Amino acid sequence: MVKRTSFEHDPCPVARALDAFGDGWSLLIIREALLGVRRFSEFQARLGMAKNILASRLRALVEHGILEIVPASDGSAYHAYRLTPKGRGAFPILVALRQWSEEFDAHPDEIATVLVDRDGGRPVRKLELHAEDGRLLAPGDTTLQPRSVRKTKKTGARLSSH
Amino acid sequence: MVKRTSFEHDPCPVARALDAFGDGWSLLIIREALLGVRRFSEFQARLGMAKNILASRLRALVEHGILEIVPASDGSAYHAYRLTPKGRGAFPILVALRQWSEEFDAHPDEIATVLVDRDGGRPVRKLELHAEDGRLLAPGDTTLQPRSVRKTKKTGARLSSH
DNA sequence: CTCTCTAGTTGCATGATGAAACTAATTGCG
DNA sequence: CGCAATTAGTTTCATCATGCAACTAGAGAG
Repeated sequence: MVKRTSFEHDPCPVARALDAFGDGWSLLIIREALLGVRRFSEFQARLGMAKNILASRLRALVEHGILEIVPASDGSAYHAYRLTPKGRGAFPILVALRQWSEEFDAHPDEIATVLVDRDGGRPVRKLELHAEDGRLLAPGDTTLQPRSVRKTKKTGARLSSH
Repeated sequence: MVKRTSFEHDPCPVARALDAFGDGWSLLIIREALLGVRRFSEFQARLGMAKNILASRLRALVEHGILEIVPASDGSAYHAYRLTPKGRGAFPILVALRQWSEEFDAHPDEIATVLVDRDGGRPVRKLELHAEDGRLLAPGDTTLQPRSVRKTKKTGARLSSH
């Protein structure tokens, strides 16, 4: 096999997600779709990407159930690409990427936009990870456990140890 | 230019982040690093990737300031790759990817691990996005605003409209 | 009916990826 | 010490993906 390795049946959920949009363009297409873009030509114009690549990415995203093809809302005979719930579910991934850049980029002054609370216009907080009981968790407070094991005596590998 | 387009100077922070790990392997390397992996051979064995690709990814991650080369902790003459704070900051991205798979994957039974609260062993909650005043925000409650504009009368483009 | 726009496809050059073989320095071991 | 095995890569080569430009079929506009 010389093909780009597929993570479709990898046991790690991170790898499985990367199988859907682990390339440079898919998440940007989803970003535009979240902003309301639905037509081929508009994706192409806004992202400035080659049309053949766009066509193949759109096809892949439809196959993955992230986009769906619907008749154009303006009544024309053309169709449009609309996000499915699965596609809209990628929103936190985009926020996480955005916040990582905002925090660590070498030239944050080059970043053009801020994600704000629509009602009030103030920047949002950083994404938070909470325990079931509501405590705020840092990376080191979490552990990976085998799925089948429901409740054992904390034998998982520690994250970001040392 | 026929090279893979670089987003290094793109105004969108999502694109800038993808410039660092918008390929299939980088985030998996960071995942392993978060689990404590530091040596070339261990990355190679656990990820099962070609050694030349691993070498080039590690080089790129070091250049991006996500990993740093340090003397091996066991006193040997070899060196190790350690996450920088910038690299550890990618943790929420990995969590977002994981939770997206957990929620939308077609075969969730194939997912091997669960992210749990280390102290208690219960699965963590979903990542939450809050407004500055603490309100929980859904995707549609947010807007993108030009960075320079601090406080105007809500003219940003709505996210996930329609 | 013609002209333009939309949404692609096709062809070609080049870069990235993957498998396997090779190398050089470093350990481990008897 | 001497030699085999490990570690951390590099090199080579085949194949795949990406990018650009040119082309095309169908729809809409006038």
